Amino acid sequence: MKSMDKQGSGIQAQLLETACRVFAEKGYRDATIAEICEKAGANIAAVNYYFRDKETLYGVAWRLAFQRSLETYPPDGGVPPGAPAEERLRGRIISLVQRIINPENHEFEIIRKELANPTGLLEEVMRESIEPLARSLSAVVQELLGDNASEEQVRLCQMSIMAQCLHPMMRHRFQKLFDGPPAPPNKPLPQNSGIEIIAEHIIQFSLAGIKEIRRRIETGEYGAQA
Amino acid sequence: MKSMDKQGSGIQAQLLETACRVFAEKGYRDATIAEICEKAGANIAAVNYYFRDKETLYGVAWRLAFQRSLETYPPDGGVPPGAPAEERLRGRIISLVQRIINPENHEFEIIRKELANPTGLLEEVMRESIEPLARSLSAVVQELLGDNASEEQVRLCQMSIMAQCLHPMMRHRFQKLFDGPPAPPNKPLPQNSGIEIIAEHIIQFSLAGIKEIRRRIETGEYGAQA
DNA sequence: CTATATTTGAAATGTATATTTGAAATATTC
DNA sequence: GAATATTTCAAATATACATTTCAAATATAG
Repeated sequence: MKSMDKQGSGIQAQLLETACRVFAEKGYRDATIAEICEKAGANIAAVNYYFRDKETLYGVAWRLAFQRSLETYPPDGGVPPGAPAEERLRGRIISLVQRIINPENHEFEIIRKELANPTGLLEEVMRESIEPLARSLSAVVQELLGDNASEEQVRLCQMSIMAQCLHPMMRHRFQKLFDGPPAPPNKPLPQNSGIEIIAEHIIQFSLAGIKEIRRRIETGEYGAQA
Repeated sequence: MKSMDKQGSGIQAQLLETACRVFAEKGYRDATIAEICEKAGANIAAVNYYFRDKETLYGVAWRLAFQRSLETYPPDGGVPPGAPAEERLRGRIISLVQRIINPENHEFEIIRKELANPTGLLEEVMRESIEPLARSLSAVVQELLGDNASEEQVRLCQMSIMAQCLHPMMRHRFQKLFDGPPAPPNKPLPQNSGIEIIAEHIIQFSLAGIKEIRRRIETGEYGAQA
């Protein structure tokens, strides 16, 4: 064996990282083993040797990317559980937005592609990665909506928030902010960029939306046409 | 020449319609000419004969689908330009949601796929189809935000609305409502389905968001951290 | 230092599918 | 109804890749 026990067995690690990049950029189908190997500085047989086939590489690479990202971005955004619900919502949204906007972070690129064009290879991983996010968001939304809110109302609000965060424009609109500076590898971005503008917008917009739904629930207006 | 002058030259029309369905379901890359031809009841050479190649078929089919859809769904939702801005926003959102949710209507399926995985073949069509939508939405949002709103603030609000409408969950969540009844072809759906629930949610949520942004603009709070 | 396991490399094979072709069938025009 | 244009069809060709293979190179252990 070579010197690779922990992680980073040269080629194998390179393959994983490169695979993430290429799959994120082109999607499963349009990415070719040849390109991944070339960019990783490996022979074309390397994928077969280390991962058996393309499908497995896809699954393993994605699983790893998600794990790493979880370590880097605590879903609660560092806001303690005891904080007021509004603060906790803010923390979650900021954490999400940072993850999505960081150009080194490709998971949401892949999530979007899988949602639009499922390969069926990531179902398990998708569940493991999106569901916890969604659930923890739901809990806060639930709290903000009050006890009279139905499950459906919670789900709808939660969808409104996730939708805004996942919208492709989010990523695109801020890509340009990150051409000049080479951008930090996988760490959270510095707090000085344009991110706060967009995150803050989503927070304010969503908090207002939630409050309005709550008001309507409590005054019995919910569902009434204007 | 056969009897096909207007539209509906049997095979050719079948190919276009089938192409939309299949491309929407599988995406450009995963859809095969063979499948399209088979489902359209045509020979495999038909695509080459009528459209030269797969790329052209893709472009033509999509362009047609969008044209048709525009005829069916006036973007203003039938609300007259003189109506109050809130009403006009409501009209636009309902029109959008109906278009997206109707299972016979595949354009947003393709839009989502193109956004996630651009083929580069539809750039022009995408611009022609999304930009007008976005602009007309922006105009109403602009009005609702007031004269002091910056361009960026308008764009962000507009993004929040579009994001909610385009979110994949939107379609999925209501797909189930449309298994039993075969659903009307390309016409707007009846007003009795679950659509109002989701459309109404987006409307209320977004109106509240917009109002809050406006309040912050006018009290000079905008951009302040909580 | 020898034997064994691991890793790399280029080339071969297999598969899926787009595209082309040309002949047969059908319709259209004069 | 002969001449010409259009349309259909099955089969052939071309292309792009994933996957396999096997021999050479390299490391590791006894």
